[in-house]
Amino acid sequence: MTTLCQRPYRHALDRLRASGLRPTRQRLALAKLLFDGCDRHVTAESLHSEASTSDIQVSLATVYNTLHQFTEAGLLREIVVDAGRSYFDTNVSDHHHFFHERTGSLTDIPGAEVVVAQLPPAPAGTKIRRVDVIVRIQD
Amino acid sequence: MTTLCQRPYRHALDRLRASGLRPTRQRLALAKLLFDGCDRHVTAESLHSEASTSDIQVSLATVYNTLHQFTEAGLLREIVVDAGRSYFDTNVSDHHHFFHERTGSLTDIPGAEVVVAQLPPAPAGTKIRRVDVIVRIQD
DNA sequence: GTGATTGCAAATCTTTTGCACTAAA
DNA sequence: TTTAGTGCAAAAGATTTGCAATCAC
Repeated sequence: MTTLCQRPYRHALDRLRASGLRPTRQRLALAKLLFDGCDRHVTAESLHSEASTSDIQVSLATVYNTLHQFTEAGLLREIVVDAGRSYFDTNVSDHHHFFHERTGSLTDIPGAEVVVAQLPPAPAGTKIRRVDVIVRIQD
Repeated sequence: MTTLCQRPYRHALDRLRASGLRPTRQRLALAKLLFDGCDRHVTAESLHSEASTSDIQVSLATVYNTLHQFTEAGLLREIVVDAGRSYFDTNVSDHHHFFHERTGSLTDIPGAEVVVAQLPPAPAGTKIRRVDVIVRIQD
């Protein structure tokens, strides 16, 4: 199978196994939707309705649980751009985001295209876990 | 009256008047809590309980409404760091934030201490409204 | 089998809204 | 007065949780 996207292809089953997640029917189906194609941004709601459209039976609660399990396993990255709605990104490499405020859509900015040139040291006793840059755009 | 903080002092009443907001008892009381002192970060819940402690009677709904009205008027800035909870910052000048993930606390980073050296152009037909840099820290 | 996972529905939490009441101008 | 603003309680979303049923191993 080929993909049009520049992303290391890996069978959903292998991804789950490698992450120590039991490959249940629901997890496999969601993993296929998420990873068999281009990088994408989903919300629990959007993934759930996509699953429904594809005749995959998964409850919304399981979609939430699965998204968090995938995130913990490093298969997804959670992006916080909107208080009151969680986005998940299948692209877990170092990069930032455009957030279109009217439509609520996210677009990746390749890591190399944003350079945070200076950063103050983390407060005493803490360390930097991640730096998120959100470029908020509008029409 | 003096303040220990380097911030242009302005009476709460004047701020409201200048913003075209009718200075009601509730708005005045909340404005005093927010602006008579150092810059701060609040959530609706935290401001509401602070008001209660100070024997200020305001409903939570009014706190929400007021925070949004202040934000629209440019007196506050909303910071999105946590899906499911809105933070508001009394510092509306150009700056970024440390977000301590365990405690949920926000700290300002002066604008000059973070330099986003490169930015790709906004997608066609859009313009950049703001660039938010969130430095997520942990113990 | 047996322990992990799921579905469902209920609970929780944050935020918004409708509307009668109150207060600022 | 007159109209904006408030409080309350209910509604609305998003997310989580408890628990019996189900499934992977």
